[in-house]
Order: sequence, then structure tokens, then C-alpha cells
Amino acid sequence: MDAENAGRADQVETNSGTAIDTIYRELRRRIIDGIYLPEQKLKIEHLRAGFQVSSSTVREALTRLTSDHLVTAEEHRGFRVTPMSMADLEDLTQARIVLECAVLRDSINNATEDWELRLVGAYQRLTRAETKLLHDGASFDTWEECNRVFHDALAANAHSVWLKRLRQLLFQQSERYRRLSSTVATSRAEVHAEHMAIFEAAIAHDAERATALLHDHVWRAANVIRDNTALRKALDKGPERRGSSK
Amino acid sequence: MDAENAGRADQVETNSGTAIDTIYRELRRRIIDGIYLPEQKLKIEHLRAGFQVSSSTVREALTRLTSDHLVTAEEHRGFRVTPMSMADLEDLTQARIVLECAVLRDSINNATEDWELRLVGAYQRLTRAETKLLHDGASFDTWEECNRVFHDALAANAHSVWLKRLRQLLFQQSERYRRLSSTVATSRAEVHAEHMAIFEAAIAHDAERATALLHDHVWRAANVIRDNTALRKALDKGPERRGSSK
DNA sequence: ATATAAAAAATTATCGACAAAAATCGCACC
DNA sequence: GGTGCGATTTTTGTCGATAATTTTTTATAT
Repeated sequence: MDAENAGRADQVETNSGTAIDTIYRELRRRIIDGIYLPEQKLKIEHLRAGFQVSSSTVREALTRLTSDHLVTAEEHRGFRVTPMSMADLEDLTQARIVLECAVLRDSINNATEDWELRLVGAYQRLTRAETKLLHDGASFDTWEECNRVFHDALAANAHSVWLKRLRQLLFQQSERYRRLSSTVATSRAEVHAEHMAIFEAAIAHDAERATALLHDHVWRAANVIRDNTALRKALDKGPERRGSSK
Repeated sequence: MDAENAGRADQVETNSGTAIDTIYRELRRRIIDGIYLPEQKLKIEHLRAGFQVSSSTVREALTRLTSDHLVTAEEHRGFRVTPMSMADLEDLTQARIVLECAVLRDSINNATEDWELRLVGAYQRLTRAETKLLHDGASFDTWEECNRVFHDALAANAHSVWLKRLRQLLFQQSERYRRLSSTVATSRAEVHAEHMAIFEAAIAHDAERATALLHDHVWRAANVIRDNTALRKALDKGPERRGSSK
């Protein structure tokens, strides 16, 4: 029996704009947060009933999620949460390294006053969140938010809108895996040291050093999962073979 | 008065799969081929009537096109063809260089017998198309197809599915601009020489040389537009300010 | 003439119903 | 016990209508 995730009267308010957009965001959140599991079927009728909207609305929200590659559609057999796997994580990591580094290098080479100010702010907030997390005073959600803002700030100054857009896509994708690795005791202090080093190199306009550090940072994040037998198996063996979302 | 593009009973057959998919593909073709111009409004009702399908079908096809970034949606004011500009071309070119080179390097480093065979085939077909094009014997469409297949073949052997996926996205995006530059007399012979050089470096497993050549190849393709005053102006000044698709 | 506001028209977003296809079940048969 | 086949149920894809919103037009005052 598999209930507890999704289903009964989960009324989403957020009256921001169209219904489609509201549903889209809520579904995205649930997928990234792992409320809907990889490969889980996302049935129109079920979601429609839960959100109290029309089938078309759900359908369009799901179609939008396929852009983010969080949902996969197959003709005549509906939508499901995009699978996760060790292979995908390796692949994603490689792609992220290419994009994150390209974007950071560009950011540094075009460094401006405004950018550095923004970066300092993001770094300070991240530092606070990471210090609190060490002393068990803050939630993982808060840290994740600060982490995202910090990495966005690193990228923000790059010229190419396209590179930034693609980087964002991959970063979002990696959030699902980060969520996974948060379940094991990972060395917070090391992660913070990495962030500090990257920050300092960026502020010093040392593009070579900064990208090298970022490269390792992204790589090590994947290592947390790679080195943990339980997680590795959870990813490849049993991605909770629950087909229905009922 | 602006007719001649889109409108009267354009019945699309292609009975492959769902109606949404058929419409999606046809719209994509028309946007890339420039039948629908940048910034042109894509009205649901108009398209619905033209294709003889329901509004929902058109709507979903348009939503899918936003994944490809060929169509841009704005809340409560519908869909329009994504704009083109000189700035976007510069940006896109920079991003393409990063991805095309990363992918080619990976392809070469993992070189296999099968891949080389495929590459040779693609190169030979491209050579034939380019030779014919020089003597005015083949259509631009045929060349474009061969060019795409050749560049796909270069990328095909890379490990990272993500990098390949993103490369594909950008390549498709660049097709719109390539279409534009086909209107001016560009030096076909030079382009062919570039293709040959890249091909030879790839077959020789010289990743450094191959990526350097590919870098220049992508850059020069942008130059064709950059160096042509008429095209440059057409892009930024008057993207044919025809709002309605009526 | 020009600006402003109300009314009309056009367009998009949402709905619920129905048709088409896939998955599931029940039963004969090996 | 398993295996193929047809009927039933579930789920997806498509439709056309209506509500909500934006754009255009018309009317009115400055």
C-alpha cells in the first residue's frame, strides 16, 4: 500500500497568475522535493481531482514540465516523473562542469562592481546558513535556497544568456540528486570550505583558479552519492517500483 | 496587406501518431524555415482553423515549441515566434562553441570503429551535397540536411547525453540564422574546406586541432551575417513589424 | 485635435464531455 | 500452472463551448 504522497484535497492557493502556472510550479516543487518519485506515473485524472482543476490545465502543466526534463511523456501512455540513475548523475555532472565553468569564467572576465557586491551578499547569507546548519539550527531548505542563490550569483555576470539558461536547467536537475544526498551525513564543513575558496578566487578575479575549484566542487557533490553504497543501490536497483500514483 | 504566409487550408497530413505531434512538427518547420517570422503573433484561433483541429491541440503544440525556445509565451497574451537579433546570434554562437567543442572532444576521446564509419558516411554525403551546390545542382534544403547529419555525427560519440541534448537544442536554434545567411552569396568552397579539415582532424584523433577548427567554423558562420550590413540591419531594425498573423 | 473612459470585439484560459487507445481482467484451452 | 484471446475498465487525446482577460473601437469632454 502506498499512500501518504499526493492525493487528498491538496488545494494549492498561490493565486499568482494563471491556474496552469500554479499547478506547474507546485508539480515541479513536488518532483524536486521527491514527493513524487522517479518513474512514478502522473495520471491526469488523479491530479485533476487533487488540484480541483480541469484536465487540460493539468495536461499543459505537465507538458511544460517536460521542458525542464522533470517529466517524461510517451505517446498514448501519458506522463511520468523522469527517472534518476547513477548513469544520469555521472552524465549530468560532466555536463554541469562544462557549463558552470564556462559561465563562471565569463562572469569573472567581465567582473563589475555590481556583480561583486551581489556575490558578496550571496556568499555572506550562504555562510550564515552553513554555520547554522553545522550547529543544527537551520533547515535543509534554507541552505538549499542560499546555495542556489550563491551559485546563481557566480553565474550572473556572464554575457551569454544561452549559457546561463542551460546552466540553470542543469542546476535544477541536480537539485533532485542533492536532495538525495542530504539524507546521508555529509561533511558540511568541507562544502563550506569549497564555497569559501571559490568565492575568494572569484573576487580576486582569478578565473583559472576559480573554475578549477568549481570543477572539483561539482565533482565532489556527485561523489557523496557515488561513495555511498546504499544511495547508489537505491538509485539503480529499486527506484521504488510503484507504478501507480493512486 | 500581408498574406501569402500561412492561412488558407494548409491541411497537414503526416498521419504519424497524435495530432499534437503533427502540428508541433509542422509549426516547428515553418518557424525554422522562416514562414512564420520572428515576433509574429501565433493566434490559436487562426491556427486552429488552418489546421482543422481543436484549440487545445494547437495550444499544446505551441507549449511544446516553447521548450525548443522557438516560441515565446506570455501570460494572457498568447504565443509568438521567438525574436531574432544580432545580440542573440552573438550569444548563441558563444554558447554553441562551448558545447560543440566539449562534445567533439569527448567524441574523439572515445572514438570507436562504428563512430568513424558513421562519420565517414556523413562526410561523404555532405561532400557530394556541397559539390553539387557549387555547381548549382542541389537545393539548399538538401545541403542543410547533410550539414546537420554531419555535425550530429561529430557529436554522436560523446558520453554525456545531456551535453548532446543541449548541443542539439542550440544547433536547431542556429538553423534559423543559417537560413537567413543562405540569402547572401557565401563562399561555399571555404565552408567545404572547413568541413574537410574538421573531418580529417577527427579521424586522426587530434582532439585539440579538431576543436580549434570547429570553434572557427562556428564563429565564421556567424561572421557571414555579422559582415553583411543588410542582414545585420534586417535583424535588429525591422524584424518585419507585422504583429498579426491574419 | 488630443486625451480619457466606456463599450465592443477579439483573444486567451479553463472547463467538462466524448472518442480513441492502452491496460487489465476473465475465461477457455494447452 | 501457464498462455493466448476477447470483453471490460481505465487512461489518454481531442473536441467545442464558456469564462476571464486583453485589445480595439467608439463616444465624450478638454
